[in-house]
Amino acid sequence: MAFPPLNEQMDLILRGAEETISVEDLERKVVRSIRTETPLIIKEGFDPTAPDIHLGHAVSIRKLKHFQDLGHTVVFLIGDFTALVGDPSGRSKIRPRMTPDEVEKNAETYCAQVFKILDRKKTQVRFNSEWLGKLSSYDFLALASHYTVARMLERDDFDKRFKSQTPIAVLEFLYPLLQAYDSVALKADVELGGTDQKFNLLLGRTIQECYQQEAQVCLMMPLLAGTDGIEKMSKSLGNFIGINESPEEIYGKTMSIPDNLIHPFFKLCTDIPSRDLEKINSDLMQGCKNPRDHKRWLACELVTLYHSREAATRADENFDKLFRKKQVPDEITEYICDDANPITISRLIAQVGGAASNSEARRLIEGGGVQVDGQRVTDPMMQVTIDRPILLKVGKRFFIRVRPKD
RNA sequence: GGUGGCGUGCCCGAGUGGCUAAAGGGGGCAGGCUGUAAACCUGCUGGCUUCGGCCUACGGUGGUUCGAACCCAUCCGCCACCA
Repeated sequence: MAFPPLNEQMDLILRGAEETISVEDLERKVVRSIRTETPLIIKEGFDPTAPDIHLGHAVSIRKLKHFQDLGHTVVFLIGDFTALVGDPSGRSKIRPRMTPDEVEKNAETYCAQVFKILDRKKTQVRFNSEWLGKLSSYDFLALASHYTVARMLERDDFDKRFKSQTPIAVLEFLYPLLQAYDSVALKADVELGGTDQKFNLLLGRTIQECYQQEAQVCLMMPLLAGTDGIEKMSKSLGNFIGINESPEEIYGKTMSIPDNLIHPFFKLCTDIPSRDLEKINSDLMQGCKNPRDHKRWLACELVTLYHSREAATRADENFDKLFRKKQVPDEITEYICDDANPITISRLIAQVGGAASNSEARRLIEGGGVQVDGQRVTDPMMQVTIDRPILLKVGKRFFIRVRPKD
């Protein structure tokens, strides 16, 4: 198969990337690949501990897709070995060891989502236990002998922790080496990751050379901020937009991001032409247009990407109705109430899932967050009789229609 | 190997025998204002309840006491200093 010309490839590859080490190496590899008609091997590792993929992960996965579109070989590497051992990195939270079953299950969920972005047929899914699990202690020590403690301490977070006398587990020193060894095992030409992976990616270069391989190119993508606009997007912080979420969720969450995230989201999460990107940026800078309109556009793009154009239109209309016209959404979940009638309102809310407990429902009511048929409820002890369908609204977005059993 | 310290709610952090479901802050949720933006203001932020109360909670267990987050014993975990 023929590869696109160098310029075209470089443009696409470098688009949105934060840093490349080095562009020259990349160019050299691409040129050779074109000449020898050999695809490059592009690798990125993923931790199978949290099986939900969000827009933050998608940034680099979409970059993998770019490589794939150019005809290169993409290896989606699942770090099952590390998950099995349990990684103590970070502050103090010991990550739980996972059983092989759990890892496998997560890996499956992972793949199902990843292939919303990547082309299944063109993707190699690999597990690093395949080679790391076979490493003998002799091999392992040999690997460790290629690096020094002093150089490990160059890494920013290790350095800080060392200086502030925060503990660093020996294991944490070993992980970057194992990740680097993955690159050796795969003979990776390019490794992709977030900017926070810089050290690990660079170590891949060093270690590959120790094993007489050409050093990989490190391509770092910016970290995407979460919907709060402060922290990076992560599942544990709850500020994420999952690619498997419903059109309404994706749309709604997108609409809640702060204005300064509109441009980065467009840039890192969508495929809109760079011309449009510039236009958006200048609009936002000059303030000549309500940023909300750009946000709606962004929300539509994202829903289209992970669902469909039609779903985006629906979500958009639904949003308009709900939040601008303060009306009720088209489709409302129904709940058949077959319980004791009448029922206390707070109990009903907890039962239909509008609150986690009766007490929480009660607090919501006291805080003015509950409406029945458009009327605000003030008494948590109010008795309701379900002898006809009633519309329940809890908070900004929870709607449910409760109807009698009949 | 020795010595000392620490472990409180989602997180940080006060509390050192009853007035403590536990100060204060952060975060979160809800309401107001808006563009489901930001900023700001207000309220809420363990569970159950026949709305009288009841139950669970300050690392685990056992004890002292009318009464324990607080005192004692022991176990676990973390940290520091010395070697």
